[in-house]
Amino acid sequence: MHWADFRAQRLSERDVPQVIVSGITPSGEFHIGHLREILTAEMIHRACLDAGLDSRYVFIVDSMDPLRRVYDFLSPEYEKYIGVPLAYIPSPNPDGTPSTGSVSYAEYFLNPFLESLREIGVFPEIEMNHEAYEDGRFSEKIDQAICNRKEIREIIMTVSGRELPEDWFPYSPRGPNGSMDGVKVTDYEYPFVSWVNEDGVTGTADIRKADGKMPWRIDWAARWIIHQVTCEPAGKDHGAAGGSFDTGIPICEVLGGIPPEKIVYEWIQLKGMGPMSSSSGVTIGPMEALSLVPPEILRYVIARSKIGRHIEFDTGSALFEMADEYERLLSRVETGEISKRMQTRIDTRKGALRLSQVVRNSDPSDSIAGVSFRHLSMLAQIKSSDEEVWESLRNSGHLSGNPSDSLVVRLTKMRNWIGGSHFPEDARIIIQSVIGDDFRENTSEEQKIFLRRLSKSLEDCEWNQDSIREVIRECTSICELVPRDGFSSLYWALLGRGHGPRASALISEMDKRVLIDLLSGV
RNA sequence: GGGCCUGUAGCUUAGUCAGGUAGAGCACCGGGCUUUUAACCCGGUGGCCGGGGGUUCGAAUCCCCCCGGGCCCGCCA
Repeated sequence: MHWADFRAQRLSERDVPQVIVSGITPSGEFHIGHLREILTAEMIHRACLDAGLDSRYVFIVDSMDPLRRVYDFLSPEYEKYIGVPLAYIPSPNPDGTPSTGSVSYAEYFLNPFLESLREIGVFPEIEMNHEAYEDGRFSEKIDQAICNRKEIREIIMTVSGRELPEDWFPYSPRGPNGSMDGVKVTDYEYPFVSWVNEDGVTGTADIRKADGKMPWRIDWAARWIIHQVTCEPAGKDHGAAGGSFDTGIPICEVLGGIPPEKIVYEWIQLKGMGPMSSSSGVTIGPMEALSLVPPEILRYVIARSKIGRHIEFDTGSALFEMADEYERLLSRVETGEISKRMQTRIDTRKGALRLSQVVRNSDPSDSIAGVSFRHLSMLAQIKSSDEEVWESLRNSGHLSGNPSDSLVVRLTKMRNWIGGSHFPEDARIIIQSVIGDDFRENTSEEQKIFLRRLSKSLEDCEWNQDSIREVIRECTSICELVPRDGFSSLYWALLGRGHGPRASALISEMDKRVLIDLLSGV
């Protein structure tokens, strides 16, 4: 059984409408890791729907979270916004200075992410957390938290092992400049929290408005109640012993709610490749990933891995295997005796495939391209026009008639991939400029004779695939070479390796003069 | 110091919750395809399941210990 289906089954034991939630702080550029947060929850949501449960999927944007520090991409002017909720500070300009527009910092980073989500078929209900504060939806829980602050303080100290000051308060009011930093609570009388800041300025915060917020551990527990959350998978940072999940559960109970079951997912790690390496600090964003990878494959990356396992996101050669694995699963038919374990595996993979579809309940077979990534990458490199790629696929029997939409999309993304830095070098077709040492080490005298003859014959050859193929065939035959050896030597000369894509196609894409010059070096 | 995840063929892994002779894919090797040598089809090699102990008729699976790898643990998310 797939993990999402397993989760749905567990959730069905609680006979209430399911509210599956993700929460992310829009403090900067979203990255591929956030997709796991989103997709883990969204797939559980879909699994619930598939199991006939009443379910909603809500993305709570932590727009009430304060700016913590001036990040590298921000100008020093942001200093004055530290401690101010992200919903109330201006978005940065490209140069890092605060903009004067109406788009908030939170929205600025959120919006492009939402666009990516649409592309992978995720349509959450968006809940801006600051609006819940503005609307007073938190007020009852804030009041309760304040009234039970001794108990909550005790929970946090016991569970997390952290020491909290005697005058700890479960609500951080915002001071005169909108920041929560350096503001101390002096008194509380519903609905007003009195405060004093570092300069001795005093004021009151109305808990029915966004005049302040609860610290994260309480905020999280409270929102479970406010939104009737039944499931919220959290990153491993929340999952550590004494982490916010462990304190959230009892705090939620103190506030009169039933907490969701603890679900913790592992991080996605970036596998460095070429100039993009984790050490250089370059991350890959969802948009960038989507320009290279078809959306269903991106979903599959998440769906195929168990929640508790690291995922290495690799835009290099592993992507070939990932994509081809996806295709294989669809065409594979298990035969023979099927053991219990095999059945488990088959069911799990079927689930992964089902949940990888961009459009829920669509037939996975509609998303297959019918050709491997590797083969397509080769054609995309040697054929400059898309039509020639389709033609080649028709000739090879991969395609009949016109290409499917998914295949067209795939070729587009393939061209992006090849054109960018993430494409694996060993899959790149590089025509040699001169005959290299590799060639000499791997070819016999007979093969060299063959190539000289071929070079000569090609001089008068009509420059199309069929003619070129015919010439190669003739030459191998005349030289009494096994075709295999003939081709092999040709690849060593052209590519510096012993094998390659269909030689006639490759050569027809080359300039005749360049080719003959190259072969003259044999 | 506390905790979480993880260790299964060269590589990526399934199977661990509900114990019953270890399944894949990639790579590799061999064969076929007499116009597709990174296409396609068929077959094959390869695992004392990290190590040790225990429970059991039987352990990759349950329990204990050890070793290796990844990660989290002020505030804040």
